[in-house]
Amino acid sequence: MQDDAMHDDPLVGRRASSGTHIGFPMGSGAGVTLTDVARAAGVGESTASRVLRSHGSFSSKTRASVLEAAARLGYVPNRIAGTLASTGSKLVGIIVPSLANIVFPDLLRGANSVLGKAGFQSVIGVTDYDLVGEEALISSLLSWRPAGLLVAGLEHTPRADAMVRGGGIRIIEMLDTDGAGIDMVVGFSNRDAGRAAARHLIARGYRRIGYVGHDLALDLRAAKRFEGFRAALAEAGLQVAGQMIAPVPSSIAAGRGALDRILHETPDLDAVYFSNDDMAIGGYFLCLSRGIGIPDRLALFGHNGLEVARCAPQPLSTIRTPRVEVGEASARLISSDGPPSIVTLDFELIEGATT
Amino acid sequence: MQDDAMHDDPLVGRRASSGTHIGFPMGSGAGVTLTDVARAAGVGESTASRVLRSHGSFSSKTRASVLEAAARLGYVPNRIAGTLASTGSKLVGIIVPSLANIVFPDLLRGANSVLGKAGFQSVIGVTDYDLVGEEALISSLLSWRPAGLLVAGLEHTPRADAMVRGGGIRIIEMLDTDGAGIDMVVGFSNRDAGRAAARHLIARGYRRIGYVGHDLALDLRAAKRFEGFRAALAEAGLQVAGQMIAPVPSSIAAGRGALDRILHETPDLDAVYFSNDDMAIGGYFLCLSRGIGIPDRLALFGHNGLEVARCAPQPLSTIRTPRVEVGEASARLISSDGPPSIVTLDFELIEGATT
DNA sequence: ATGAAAGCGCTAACAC
DNA sequence: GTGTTAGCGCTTTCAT
Repeated sequence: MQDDAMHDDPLVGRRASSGTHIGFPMGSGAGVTLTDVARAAGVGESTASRVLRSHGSFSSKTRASVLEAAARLGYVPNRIAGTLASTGSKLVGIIVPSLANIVFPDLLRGANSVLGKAGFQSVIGVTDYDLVGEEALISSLLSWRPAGLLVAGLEHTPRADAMVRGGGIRIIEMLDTDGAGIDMVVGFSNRDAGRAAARHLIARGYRRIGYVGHDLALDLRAAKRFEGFRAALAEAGLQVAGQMIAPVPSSIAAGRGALDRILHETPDLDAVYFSNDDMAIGGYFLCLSRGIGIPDRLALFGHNGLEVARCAPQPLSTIRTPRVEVGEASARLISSDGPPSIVTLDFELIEGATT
Repeated sequence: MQDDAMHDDPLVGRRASSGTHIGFPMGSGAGVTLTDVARAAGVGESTASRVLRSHGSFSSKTRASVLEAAARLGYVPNRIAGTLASTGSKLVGIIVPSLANIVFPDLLRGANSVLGKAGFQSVIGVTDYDLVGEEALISSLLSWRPAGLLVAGLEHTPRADAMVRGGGIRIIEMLDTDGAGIDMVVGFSNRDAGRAAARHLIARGYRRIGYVGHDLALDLRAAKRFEGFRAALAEAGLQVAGQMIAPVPSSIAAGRGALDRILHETPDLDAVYFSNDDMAIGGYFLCLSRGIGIPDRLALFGHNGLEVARCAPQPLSTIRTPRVEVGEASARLISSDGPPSIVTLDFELIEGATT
């Protein structure tokens, strides 16, 4: 009956709006259907559809009138209907644990830029580092029948794992290659990053090396780095000379506080490995405040290669992770039809001035 | 014909998958329709639908069998179809200019947390500070028939403006109250923030005040702050004693470089107002490197109240903006049915140690 | 080159 | 309390 009401004047509809704006069809946009456009152009629905999607064949004359009608009516295609009628959607789900750490916006940025160019829309989900929350998000995202799913990390609940496997879509796990993936995996080995950090400190001559981290039960990748770190120390006959783990998400304040505490407990450390750059910058700020000489009295090593770490008066020694690149590469795989595979992108150790 | 094929055994279908995983229905998830569930439960489609949405009435016995069937078949509802059949969708579009500056992830975070709790999914769009790109994104997002649109900023192309007005949905413009909104507006006055910064510096006794900013043609809100800043200086009979605008997006490196240059050109500045905290932290790092005494030789003032600014050895004097809160408040308005309105959230001037 | 018609999977009256 | 029946707006054979 909506149709009936609109047959006479398809331009009248929906909005009570006073039509204040100019230069654009009145009562426009939503509400105008392909049927309206077809009728206004004097062609059939399917023809209008073909023209609007530049798919199939039609005369240039038909083309012109359809386009004109669409523009005049302010037609906005309904992708919900389009998706339902055709096969797959142009929605891609992206699941990250947090948005508070710039690492994940970086990942999103990389993914979104590539996806956007390919005509996909990103639907995001934030788990707050909770695997059960992730499961709920996956279920919810799957109900939008996305073309694929990008998710940070390899660890999932059994149900989440089963769901995505049953979804019949491409699933890309990001930022971690230490473990088994479901379908595609794009990232790097956090374990290796931890090892690289340890080897660097050892090579530089440090021996009383401590660790300052944040909640490892939540941040599984930080835990893997720490694991690799300890392994490399052990290979050199060393062990962690002290550790301090703040039971909170990583932050500059947490890093600052944790370094303060570990230096009380273990004053003779000569170097500290931080769970990431946020924590490390906090440590760096503490040293500046306290007048603790870097790197002579204490060396600092981080992880991620954030801008703030690179631009500090003494650039932080750290490992640059290819976050944006991981996002980009992952997004590209959405349209791939190849077999499951693993893409490893290299991290880069930055020898700053803090070691 | 799909239906026909599945009548006999609804569990067989779609996926060629070898069914490697265990503890979950085989050939599951996508592909199983409500019809399948209804049939398996021995009830009608609409009854199954009611049960699954806990809407309408049904016996607890029916409820049990439907739920059992859904679980057994691994049914994942198809929201695309659901949305098309019902009225509005549970998708909300969020448009931000960038993800490279933590300010926008903060905004997203606030919005997404509230949206998620209300059963909405966030579909994001990144404009790269390009209004034409924004227009394209709006058009694209609108085609998903979202329940509403959250967009940073008040400035849009005429077409974009017309489109959202014609969309018949709630539209919330965020982070700026200096100008006319389309529907709802949630934010604060950047002009006032600039004025507050200027007044603070003046009250502290600074007179040779410079400005270090980033590309103002793109960042319209930074431009408004600068405008308010100059106005307040003028009211005190002062004017900007020098300015340096890096023709790039804001960053720590840009702030550092720009301060370096302005100090060459105008060595006798006694204070600098930065377009935001990223730029200001860059300036702060330069001063640390050069041994420029803060605030005696040079005072620094930023904008945003980022964690890095608050945790620095000398906490940066800045203005804390309620980014997360703006996101939260905006998200809450999506479901509102009130008239267009403006919500102003206060910013807070932080008197740090750099002024 | 174009149109008619049959759905896509679900929700929402409306009967029973 | 439950089933039947229309669509939602579009894409897609299949004729013509």
